[in-house]
Amino acid sequence: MNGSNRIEPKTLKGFRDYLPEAMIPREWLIDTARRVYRSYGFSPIDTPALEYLEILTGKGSEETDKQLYKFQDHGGRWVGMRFDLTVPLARFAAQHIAQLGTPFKRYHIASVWRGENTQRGRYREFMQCDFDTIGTHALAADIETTLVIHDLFQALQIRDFTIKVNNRLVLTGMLELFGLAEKATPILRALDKLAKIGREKVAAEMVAAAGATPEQADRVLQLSEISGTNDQVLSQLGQLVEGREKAQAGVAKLADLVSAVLAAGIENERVRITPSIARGLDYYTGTVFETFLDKLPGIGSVCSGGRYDNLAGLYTKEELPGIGASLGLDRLLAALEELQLVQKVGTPAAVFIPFFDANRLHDYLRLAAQIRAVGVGVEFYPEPKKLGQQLKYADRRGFRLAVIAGENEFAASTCQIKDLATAQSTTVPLADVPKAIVEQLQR
RNA sequence: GUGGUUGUAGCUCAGUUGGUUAGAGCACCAGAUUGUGGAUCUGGGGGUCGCCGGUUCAAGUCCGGUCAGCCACCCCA
Repeated sequence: MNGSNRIEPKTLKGFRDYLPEAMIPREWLIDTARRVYRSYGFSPIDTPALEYLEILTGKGSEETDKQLYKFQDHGGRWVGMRFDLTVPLARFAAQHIAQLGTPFKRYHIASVWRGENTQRGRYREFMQCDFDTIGTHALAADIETTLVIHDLFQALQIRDFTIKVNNRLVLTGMLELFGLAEKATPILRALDKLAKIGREKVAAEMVAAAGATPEQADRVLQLSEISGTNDQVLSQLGQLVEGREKAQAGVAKLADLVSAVLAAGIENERVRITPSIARGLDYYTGTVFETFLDKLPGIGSVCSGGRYDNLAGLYTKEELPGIGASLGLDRLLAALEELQLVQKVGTPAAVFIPFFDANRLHDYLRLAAQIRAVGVGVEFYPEPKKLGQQLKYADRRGFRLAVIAGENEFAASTCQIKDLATAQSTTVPLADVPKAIVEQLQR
């Protein structure tokens, strides 16, 4: 119209840019998860963002099919973007497990895509931080998974969290007793919403969507409403499952898991047996987890997972049992922000060096290098602007220290180290700068 | 995908029943202050009112569509 053919800069619905203030805590979270996973011997893997469509739709519920980004590539192949990290893991395991051997422990931190409608904290591109142990039925893996979740939140400096744990065997065993075995999936999906929508609505959904009778729904809800300390829950469950082999096995596993986790040093009641935890996904067959922040229960589970008997059945005859969990990165980040546990900074470096004396470029560069050599990040301002402006820049970005040296300081072979939060500065000999900075930052 | 709701400067918003050159605060840039930031004062830059179309002498304001955000359903991380 007016001759302007500039393209409007914008991001796709459900896709986001991350500015430094958002990306710095994000990377911190990812780094922390990575460190904890690695400390238990989980190894990193990655897989392609695109897979053959048939790989992704293999076990396709209609719901995931609807959310799947799919298209034909330039060679006419039908391809899709991964919508979680579990399906790629299944394909990966089927393809490579012979070389890797079992048990195989991996972590996978990567973006996934779902073309569903957006909402706060729910996007079309988001990141998952999964870890899984595959190729073993041993309860020790379930126990270790619990410990990893615990250590993860500990490392994130979150104090008030609860890992709720249950075992699908208890639920499915009892559903058999109630005559609901074939309706297990919709029943459990309804049960999964108990905390969110309440007893009445769950019962209604069990009747409407799963075809249970009101009496059956009531029995399931009674089971799920058992609460108390772990010992109390275990003893009540124990009575209820009397004579039901499968459910009994589930209760026994819960008891073993809790006692092992206590023996490993986790605080009592940090892990709570919660019979209502079901998880919507139908591939879980044993232990299931959900992790809640005590101060923000409304936000939902921030780390969930469970045990499955046969991960890769679609792709291989080999039976691969496993257990794992996934950290909900975006949800947790939103929670941390709400709890004010992330501080907003616009720089990853701690030290700022203003370009003060236009003739001393080489000296500044050398000074910066010496500070970096002791492991401290340094940003050097590129233009010899007025000092006040440079300090204003440093202040806004959130640097902790400024190392200021001009003509006078260089003449005396010294410089000022200024704490930008307190405005106090000290003069130190140039040769001692790296050491002095490390000391100041440790305070 | 369905329903509801919102959309004016980088951010938060104002803008009378449609009526001239669309405002404020914060932020940004410059100066007051040619070696010391977060305060103050002065000046400055920045908007085709999300986009497209319609009604009208006249549209930021009314209507339709579209895109995007938020909320609910669905499902989940």
